[in-house]
Amino acid sequence: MVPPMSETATVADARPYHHGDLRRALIDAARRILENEGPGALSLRAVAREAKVSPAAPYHHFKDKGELLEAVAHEGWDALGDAMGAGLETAATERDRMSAIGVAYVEFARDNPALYRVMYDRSRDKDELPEQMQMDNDGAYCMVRDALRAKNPGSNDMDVELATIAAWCAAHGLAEMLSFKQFEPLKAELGGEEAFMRAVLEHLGMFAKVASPGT
Amino acid sequence: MVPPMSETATVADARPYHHGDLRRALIDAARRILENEGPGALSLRAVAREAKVSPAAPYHHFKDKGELLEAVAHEGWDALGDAMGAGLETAATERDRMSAIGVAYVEFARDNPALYRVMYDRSRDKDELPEQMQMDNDGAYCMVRDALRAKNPGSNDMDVELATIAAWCAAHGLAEMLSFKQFEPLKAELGGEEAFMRAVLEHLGMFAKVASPGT
DNA sequence: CAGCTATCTAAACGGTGTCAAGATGATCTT
DNA sequence: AAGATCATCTTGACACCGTTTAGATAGCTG
Repeated sequence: MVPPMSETATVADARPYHHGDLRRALIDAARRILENEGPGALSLRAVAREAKVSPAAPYHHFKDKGELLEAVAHEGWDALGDAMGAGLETAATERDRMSAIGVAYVEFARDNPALYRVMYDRSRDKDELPEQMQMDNDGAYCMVRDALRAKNPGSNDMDVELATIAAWCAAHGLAEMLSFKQFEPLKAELGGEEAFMRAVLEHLGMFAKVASPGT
Repeated sequence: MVPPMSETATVADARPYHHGDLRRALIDAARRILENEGPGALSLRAVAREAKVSPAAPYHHFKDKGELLEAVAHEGWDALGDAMGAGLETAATERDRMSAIGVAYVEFARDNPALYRVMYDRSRDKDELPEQMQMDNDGAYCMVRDALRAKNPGSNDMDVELATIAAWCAAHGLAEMLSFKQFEPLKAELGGEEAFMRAVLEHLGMFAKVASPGT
């Protein structure tokens, strides 16, 4: 990807110092370790090793290990938002939007389990969702809310907000449990993981109307 | 609790060896650390310290740190099952059962956040729910399934199974996000955390009928 | 060129999980 | 009762971890 980096460094890149862009390289190294060896192998020293620098080098770009994980998680949320957006595009009708987003969400978690775990571990440590998911900051959260509003015109704002949160909780819960062994017979019976996923999401009310019948 | 343990040890307890029952003491020490200092402080050495024993002592009772956490998690699942059972008892009618169980579940997670985290971390590492939650082994899972079946007589088995899983995912998702800062304004508007919790659970379809309208 | 500052390395500190070897004490056999 | 046995616990070590300090290095500014 990057040329061997040597000689007189005539390349016009932003290559301010010795390494080039170590911050970028460290984040990439972390994601590589995450994919190949899982979250348990993600030590700061291992990241430094992967990036071929000393164990102390990262401290010039991140306050501590947490800040590096924060950066990794941040890119993860970006990617998740992109995946949800791409899913949204596949929806044929307005009514399919919620389903499409939900499937995209859970599939992202299934395909990037280690990254997804880092993302939520960080969130739980800080007790808050990242900026991309905040209510006022038009990101993925608003994508879901808009899809719900489009599907249920005339519902009051509070109900839409609650339904959005509920959908998020539901998708997260399913995302964390989808790979549990207990469900394998059920998956087989339904004809595959995708079918199982859609069936559970359906029961979760993600595709239902906003107005709750109970109250 | 236990007398200073000394003298001639005339007590008739099962006190097979030097310490008494170190396995028990280690699990208790771990839970104490978990409550007082959070999951980040739960090192095997800290547990040994808390139990006033050398760092290597636990290895005579647990294969490794994971096995100790496993034991802690196991007791956590027992406690969660008890809490759900207790919640179930408070339900006035059959139709209230799902609501009562769901509230009990989320409240348990809120009141024992560190323990709940250890429980699910272990589960995700092994990619399976513990025995208490398995489909054939009449535990908490069956409690939920029975409540759903009672509420929706005549629904087919597959639908009940899927609805049970969906409810579980929903409760777990909410349990992990309940304390996120983003929701505080909403909680205030609804008049407290409990109200917020019930409102989200309601939108999650936990109280809805099993039969899905979509298909 | 000199000086400065950002960047990186080397070395060290206390903490961790884990293991091997030895001490200790309860139990069992004779 | 004496000795042998075995589970239990301690000591000490190893490699790894996150983090800090001090010093080397290289690019930029004057």
